[in-house]
Amino acid sequence: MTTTGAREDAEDRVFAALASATRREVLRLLRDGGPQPVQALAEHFAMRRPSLSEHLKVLREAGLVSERRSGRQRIYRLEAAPLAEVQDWLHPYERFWRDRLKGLAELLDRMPDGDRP
Amino acid sequence: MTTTGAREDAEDRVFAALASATRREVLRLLRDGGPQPVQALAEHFAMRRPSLSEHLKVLREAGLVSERRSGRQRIYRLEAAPLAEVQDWLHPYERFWRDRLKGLAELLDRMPDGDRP
DNA sequence: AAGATAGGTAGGAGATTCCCTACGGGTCAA
DNA sequence: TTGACCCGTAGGGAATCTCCTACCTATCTT
Repeated sequence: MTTTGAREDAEDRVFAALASATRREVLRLLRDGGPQPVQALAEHFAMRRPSLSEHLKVLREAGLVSERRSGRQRIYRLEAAPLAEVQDWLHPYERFWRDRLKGLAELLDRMPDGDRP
Repeated sequence: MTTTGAREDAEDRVFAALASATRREVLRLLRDGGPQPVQALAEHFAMRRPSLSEHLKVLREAGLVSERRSGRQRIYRLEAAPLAEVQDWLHPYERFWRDRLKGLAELLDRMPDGDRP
């Protein structure tokens, strides 16, 4: 329907990837520990390695990690660019939580909507 | 297990709520159109109203919207505070996409990991 | 060449998600 | 009070998610 279909698909994959605590933890491990093979990542989870592989696949398809082969290992690295897009998505909401802290919320509330019954 | 269990549950609910394009669109409608009754929101979706009600419930339980009753209507309003927490979550990743733009990525890559085979 | 190691894919079970059609509880108008 | 309207919940079906146990390929070691 929309002309931005491909972009929205990418956005959807990123948000869906972030919806799992396991996958967010993988991103944190790669952020704090640098690029790592699967084995090193797997030590932090109470889950079999094939399951972790599937999580890595979801992260890969969202563009949040990349893979480099090194011998029989595959080194995963954080790719933060899609997170920059999440921040962009967040930006138009920023004034809403800032306004609320300043107590201006009620003023904005009455503008588009009617008064209370 | 962890002492931050309750916090993580909240974080999980927020990310899970954002994982649906429909729910993100609801947030956008409330952001751009101000507080609205369910009926007004429903006009924008090709979905029956009970289904939208369930999406609103997910958003409510994530703290992303609040409900005010006005006669037989329920006015939903955007609550952006959880999105501020998403921004906080995003913050430690920020230097990764900034570094990458400056071409420093390879330098950081070789620091925690070994050289290539 | 044979065995061990790293890690992916296949296929399936159980839980969860997302939509639907009914239906019920309030609220307003006649 | 009766009926129309707003919106939530109940229950169910199809699809998807998330984990598992095999099993496979590729690489390194001996």
